[in-house]
Amino acid sequence: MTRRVYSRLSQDRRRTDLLEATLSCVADLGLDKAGARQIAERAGVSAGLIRHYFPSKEEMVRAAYAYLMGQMTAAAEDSGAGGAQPPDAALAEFIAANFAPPSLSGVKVSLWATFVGRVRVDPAYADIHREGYREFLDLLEARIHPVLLAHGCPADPARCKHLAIALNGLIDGLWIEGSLGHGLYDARRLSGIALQAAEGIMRLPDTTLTRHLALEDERT
Amino acid sequence: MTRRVYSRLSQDRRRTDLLEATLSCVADLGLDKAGARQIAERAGVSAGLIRHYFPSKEEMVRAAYAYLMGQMTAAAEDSGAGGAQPPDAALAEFIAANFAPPSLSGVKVSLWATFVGRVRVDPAYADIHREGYREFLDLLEARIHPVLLAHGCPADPARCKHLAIALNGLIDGLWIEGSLGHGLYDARRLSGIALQAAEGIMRLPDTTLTRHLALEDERT
DNA sequence: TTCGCTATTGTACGACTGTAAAACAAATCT
DNA sequence: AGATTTGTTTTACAGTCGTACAATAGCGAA
Repeated sequence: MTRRVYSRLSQDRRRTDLLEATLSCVADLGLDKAGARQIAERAGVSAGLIRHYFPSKEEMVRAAYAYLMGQMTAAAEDSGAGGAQPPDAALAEFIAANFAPPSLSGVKVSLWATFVGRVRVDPAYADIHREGYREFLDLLEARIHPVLLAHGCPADPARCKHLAIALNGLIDGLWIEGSLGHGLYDARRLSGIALQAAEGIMRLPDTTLTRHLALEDERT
Repeated sequence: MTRRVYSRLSQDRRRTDLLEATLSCVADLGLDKAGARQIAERAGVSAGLIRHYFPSKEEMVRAAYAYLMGQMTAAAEDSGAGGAQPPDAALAEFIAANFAPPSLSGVKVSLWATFVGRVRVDPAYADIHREGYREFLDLLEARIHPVLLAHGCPADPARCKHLAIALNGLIDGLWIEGSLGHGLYDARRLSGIALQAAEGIMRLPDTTLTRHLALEDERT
């Protein structure tokens, strides 16, 4: 029998191919049906190769979770950090970015939820999750602080962290339901709800954040 | 070989035993490791019996998800609905209940997340999730409306639904992170954050909801 | 070109999976 | 007490799982 032809790729390329195939399988089939053979097929590779890059399939899945979270936090870092935007606009952009693709994505929530389901079971997942959560919180806090200052609100560290926790909760919750997309509302409406709620949580004057919503849309 | 002794239970009892064993297994081991034999053992039953109560193991897991969601929404219905509480107190109690046991539970989030991970894949899970979400939204809306009226705020249906969506997002997000319990904050602090944020979202005067926090604690 | 390295394939294996079906026994009825 | 029903156990089986390992072939070096 003739062997299939193949080409040798760089270690990094092969590795990320495997990780992305893993995520794709988990999202489409669920953790239980995402078998080594399935994943290998999607990566355009034979099953045996997995063990050449990862000590076990389970560790590959862990690595895939870390890879996913890395992507997501990297994307978050880029939101509202560019150029010399006024603080209001930066925060508004940061929040609204969660309710537009690629953040707003059924695949992403599915993966996120699937992995969060393992946090209690597997300490490795707990570490990855905690780290991602903390990073997002820090990013949020960094964008909240200047807004408070600009409006003459109390802006001590305790209050900033307090607000970051609340805003993160709001964003997470809306992001989940929005991405699962029951068709109940569109991205525009979600952004509006989130920004308006954020204004309230931070006790800012109305339209402080929402007035940046139109600009967001025009830019895309 | 001697057969194990057993006793015949009522259909309902056996069924819920199986469903609870399923949830227990999924929470502790994850969906992939929650095998038929494991589940049967936790239910104090042999594996073959599963097929006597469910057409397949997969459908039993689906039923377990429906069972879980039924429990959770039933618990939510009881929060802040008792007696002749003022509207403020009822809403505050409803919100705060999510940040105290039994709602605040690592097991519950694990299960919730695991199943949400299947919503995109399996329409049956999508139906169960959507229904649960809608019910929670309705409960929230029913407690929001009288509060708005009592404070002379605009309380048209559109605004009520709007606020319910935002508040639900806030609660969900905080509930998840709180239940996963990184040890970052305790239940008391979480309730405070949630209530204070809710006041802001609804544009209510400060302490409208938070003043009921102390009472909550004394009652338990 | 030829050699050497190793990334990659293919196969085989034992463990485990969900499930079908027969054998059994606990409770109910007569 | 004996017969009947059916909830329950047990065994068996085909399939899939993750993985170990030997054979192979692609690619860079000499």
